[in-house]
Amino acid sequence: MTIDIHYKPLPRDFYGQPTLKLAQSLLGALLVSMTPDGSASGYIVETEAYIGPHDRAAHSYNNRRTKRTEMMFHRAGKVYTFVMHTHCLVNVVSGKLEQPEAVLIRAVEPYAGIDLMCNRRKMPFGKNLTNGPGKLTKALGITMEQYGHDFSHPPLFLAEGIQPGKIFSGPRIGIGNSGEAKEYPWRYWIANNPFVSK
DNA sequence: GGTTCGATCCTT
DNA sequence: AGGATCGAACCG
Repeated sequence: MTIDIHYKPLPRDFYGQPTLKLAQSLLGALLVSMTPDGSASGYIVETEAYIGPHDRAAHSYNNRRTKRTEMMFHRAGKVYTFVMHTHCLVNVVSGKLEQPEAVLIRAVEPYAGIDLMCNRRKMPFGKNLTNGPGKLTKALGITMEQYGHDFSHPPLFLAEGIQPGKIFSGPRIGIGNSGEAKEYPWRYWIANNPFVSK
């Protein structure tokens, strides 16, 4: 498996940023997925930070360490995938070792391999192709097989992308029963980008 | 081994 | 606004 010449994988120390900063730095980065069916990629346009153990909305709240959350305790840059309502969602592990933090990738803007993405999603090109965390994983062919992989190299990696322009932030989505954490403005998105989920 | 519940998506 | 749908977590 080789890396296309124009992809510049992000350096390892990129992932060492504090989680809230990483969630913003990820905006504009290129998420690249290579599978036997082909390669596809998209610019990240929306993220959410989860900072266990004090974040009630995080799977790792109260240092909950299970088969599912185990990867959140590993080193920054690892792939944390989990299944939600039949959809696979993908996170970038962040924070220091043994500190269970991660950034959820909520939406991307398709860049390459668009035909492949349309085939996987069984729909024509449009914002609905990748404007949600479960949609983009299906479009890019990301599954639980990537759990524990490292974003620094193929077949699933992050590469230098575009400058995001203006960044907005606000409360996270779909975390109703998490008390005060519900209002933390830990969701970030590129202003006016049509592929943002809401 | 049964029960509960989503970091969602899609269609009214 | 509501149903689909299924694995993980939790409780026993």
